[in-house]
Amino acid sequence: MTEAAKTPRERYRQQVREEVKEKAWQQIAGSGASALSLNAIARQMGMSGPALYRYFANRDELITELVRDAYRSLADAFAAVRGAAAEATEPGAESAGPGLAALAGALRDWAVADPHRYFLVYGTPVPGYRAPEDITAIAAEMMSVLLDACAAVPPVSGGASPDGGIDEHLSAHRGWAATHPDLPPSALRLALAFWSRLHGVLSLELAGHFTGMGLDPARLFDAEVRALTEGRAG
Amino acid sequence: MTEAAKTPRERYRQQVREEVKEKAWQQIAGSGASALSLNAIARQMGMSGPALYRYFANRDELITELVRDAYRSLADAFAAVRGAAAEATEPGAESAGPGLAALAGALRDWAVADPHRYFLVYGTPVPGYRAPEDITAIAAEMMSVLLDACAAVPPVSGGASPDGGIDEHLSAHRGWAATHPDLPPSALRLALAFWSRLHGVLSLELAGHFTGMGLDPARLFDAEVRALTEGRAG
DNA sequence: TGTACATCAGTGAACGCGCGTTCACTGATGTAC
DNA sequence: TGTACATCAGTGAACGCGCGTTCACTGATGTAC
Repeated sequence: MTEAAKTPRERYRQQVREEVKEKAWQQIAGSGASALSLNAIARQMGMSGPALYRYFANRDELITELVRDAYRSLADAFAAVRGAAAEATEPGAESAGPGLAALAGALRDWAVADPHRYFLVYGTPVPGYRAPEDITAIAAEMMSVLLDACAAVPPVSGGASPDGGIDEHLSAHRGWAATHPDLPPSALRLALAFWSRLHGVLSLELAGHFTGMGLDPARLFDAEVRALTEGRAG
Repeated sequence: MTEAAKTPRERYRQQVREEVKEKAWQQIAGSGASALSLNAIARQMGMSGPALYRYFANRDELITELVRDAYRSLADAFAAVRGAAAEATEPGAESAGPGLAALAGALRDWAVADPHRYFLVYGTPVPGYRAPEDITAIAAEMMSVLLDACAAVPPVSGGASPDGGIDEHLSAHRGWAATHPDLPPSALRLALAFWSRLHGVLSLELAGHFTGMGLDPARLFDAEVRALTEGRAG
């Protein structure tokens, strides 16, 4: 990517690192992140355990890498939605920007494609684990795409600010939306509702709390998306 | 509870079981449920590891018991809200029933009081773990209290059914609300929105996804509660 | 083009650890007559 | 009230396991002259 030419050794190193991560994901998909074992991965690759230490300093570094990749894949999905929206816009016309519904669809597709990846990022936090800075930067990148979409949504007609002082609170604490300094509190509200409501449905679905109720999680998700884009975020 | 007289031995057994669970919760609070170790608990109690097998068949049984207690404590909190509402009602008048806001407060208090307990129930599912039937019964008990509250909320004025066929879907799959066969789909929608939206805010908060954003999770939670009870569930 | 050297991937043995669980046993507590 | 027996809590040793990680080493691959 950043370097044009790579030595064969560098290429090989990267290739093996990728294969390690691939096996790690398979293991996580099977038994969750807490069961991730370097020795088991090595075994699966036909190598001895210590060999992996040529590629990762230790288990924690591998997990951090997996978390980074998980964030990256979601951010890429968001970026793809933005790209597709830009392409669909007539040249010369002002950009329509990505729609909230399209972003919601990308989020759900990403989550459902690999539930354990979802939980690695949005599930029970690993005790004592603190995400490195570049990962929070990826999260900020996603938020920026979301804020773009929220900015494009026209204010709801006759929409008064809700009670409880939430708009004042958001106006006073908008550092997380620093990429969009001109957005009104209602748009910030919309972005937060997008995150929290959709994660609400997804986490209950993927944790299996809807199974046995006979409900179709996709429809519940869809209903929340509609509520966001039509009724607005309350 | 169910039996009037207990032999001293039975009393003692129960006492030790309680102490084991207490230490287990402490351990979970510190390092999460995956790090729960029978030997460590025994050590903490000044006993040898095998002694615990007098009280729990194995590690899984202990975890199941903890999950059950966690559900139980939340269900009790809900029941307490219902009880308080009944007491506040003038005798002779029809019961006002518990308010959604009061139930929401109970849910949040319960979750914030012990985040790891919250995640044991609503977080990343343990691979291969299937909750025994009596636990799903407790969940149904909570749902029943919630449905009571939803039944008491007057329909929103001019509230048409949302698009997307969600009301039809809920009408066709209402087995989970079998305790309330007369509720309209709008009330079922409200109950589901209560669960999914509040869990959305809570899980993001407790997993630390709002830290660093400078936002006050309690206010976000409060805003969602208001949106539920005022604007209605979309 | 060939040789001398440096780099680096991977191995096998080993360390120390803690885990869940089984087993045969000791000693205290309760029960029956 | 006392004795004989059954029940049960708890112990210590042991088994087998897999883990993360370190270390000294071998052999292959790349680099410099």
